[in-house]
Amino acid sequence: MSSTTKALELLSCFSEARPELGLSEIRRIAGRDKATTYRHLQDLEAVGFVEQNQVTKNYRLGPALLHLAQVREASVPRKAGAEGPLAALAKATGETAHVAVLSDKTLYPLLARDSPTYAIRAIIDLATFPLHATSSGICAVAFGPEALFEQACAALEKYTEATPVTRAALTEEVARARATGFGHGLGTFEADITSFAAPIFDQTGQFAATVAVAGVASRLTPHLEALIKFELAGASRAITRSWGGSLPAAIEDLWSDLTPPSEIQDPTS
Amino acid sequence: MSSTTKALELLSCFSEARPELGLSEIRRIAGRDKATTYRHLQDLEAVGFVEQNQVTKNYRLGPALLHLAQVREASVPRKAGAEGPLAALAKATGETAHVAVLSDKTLYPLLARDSPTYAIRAIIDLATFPLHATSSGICAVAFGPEALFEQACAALEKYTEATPVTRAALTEEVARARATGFGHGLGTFEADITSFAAPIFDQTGQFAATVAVAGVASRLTPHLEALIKFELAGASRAITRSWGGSLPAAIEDLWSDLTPPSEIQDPTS
DNA sequence: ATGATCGGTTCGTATACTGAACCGTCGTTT
DNA sequence: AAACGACGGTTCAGTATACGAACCGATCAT
Repeated sequence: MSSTTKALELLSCFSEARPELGLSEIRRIAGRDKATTYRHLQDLEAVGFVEQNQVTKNYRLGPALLHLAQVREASVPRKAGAEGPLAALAKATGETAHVAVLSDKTLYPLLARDSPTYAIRAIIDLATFPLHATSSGICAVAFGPEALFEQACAALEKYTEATPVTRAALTEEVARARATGFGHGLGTFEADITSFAAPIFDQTGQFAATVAVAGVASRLTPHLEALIKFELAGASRAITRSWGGSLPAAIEDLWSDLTPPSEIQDPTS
Repeated sequence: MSSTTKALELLSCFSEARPELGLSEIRRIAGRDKATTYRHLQDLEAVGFVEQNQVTKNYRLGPALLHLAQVREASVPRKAGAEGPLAALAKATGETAHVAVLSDKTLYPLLARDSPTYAIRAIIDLATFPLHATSSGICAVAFGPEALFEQACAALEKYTEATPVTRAALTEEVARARATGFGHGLGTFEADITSFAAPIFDQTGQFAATVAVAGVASRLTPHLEALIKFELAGASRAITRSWGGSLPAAIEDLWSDLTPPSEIQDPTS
């Protein structure tokens, strides 16, 4: 691993839950030498990727990121096109919805919309999505490039008792996703969280991203599952269209028998 | 210079005007060896800071930036607070308005709002602002930390005939800013572009950013200058308040005699 | 065919990165 | 108030790692 990637990995220590960190905290989280971590932070500060709180000496993400993100979004305007469908998805299902995009062999969060209904809800606060342990990851392995399967097998970290940690278990999850058109996870990344994910395709016809709904497992009823799948399919179609792509016929076939569940149970009630 | 900063500097090759670049173009812009540039780009791709167009093999900024920018904005919500006043500023003056934030010794663009009135207008498409050649830079040197003066003197690049390239010339510009409360540049960065900048202060009482208006020099009348200064002062007060800061009394004194110019000439007409 | 340019690769050299140990400061504890 | 531990930051010898000239195969215009 190059020193550059090591330095840049420090950035993923920061999250909305932990926006400011001291040198020692960062060193501890990253599991690296203090002097090295310090120099890396200096490098990152020199280019505006982190900045220091002058009072506490803590580090936080820097302003250069905002400009770069703006340039990225201006050249590949994905966030803007996903916002509407994602908000509709969160509203319709009552649970947290999010979109994750694939770049090379990694799944990055693009946008999240917290559950508008529940105080106890899934929160998406990750720098990258593990391929084997999240519904989005399974969905990416199932519908994305072949190489993702090996990539997923290379890091079968066990997050919970339900995490698939063998090739066989992962193969089974992927097969189920290909059979249903949805990635699914039940407590595979965090206990008590269940999620469903649908693939999104871009203008090149390639798999580009996933849209997913994550909720508290105890709230999941057959009715809600049907609702989520129906809404996910709609969100996937909308975002795919907005990004200039179209869904493969194979996917549309899998989803063709989805129907809006009857209103026997309103998730907002 | 560390290899990390060298790699990260490649990111500033990208702009809204040049969102996708080939390896050779990047190498040429950055003035570096091809093999080194290639490896740096590999490193950046590994962490999602750039990604490759699979068809053209060109590079563009990657999706990881979006997530990091979101975390940054969530922890230091500056963009959101500056948006309203900036839009109002652009509307009132008819020219392009922007905000640049200081981190350490560098001025980074935060937000820009193109002229809503003119087809021929200033476009802010920079990765960082030169301290000596822009109104925002002069403003930062005048009202920011002492060290910025030396920082500015260390890179007196000559962009146009009007760029101040000596300590004496820079000192004079800074003195003028301190006397008026505004940084000013007339063709110092780009010929035919004139701009005014006002300082913004954050909750710690420190200079934090500048808000500026940039327009085509030939349109600048005494009336428009008075209008810009009046509106800039208002925008600076609004953003400073939104960031939890307050303007030093010395600045308010300098600005106390600004009055809204009479409507003898509507810039939108 | 030829040559120019592209993205990407190789390999020996030497530069710049590493991490154990150290420093001064600050806030607690005793 | 002395001792302590944790903090951010610094030093330096040793070596891991980054560098760039030269090279490769593909593509395209001449």
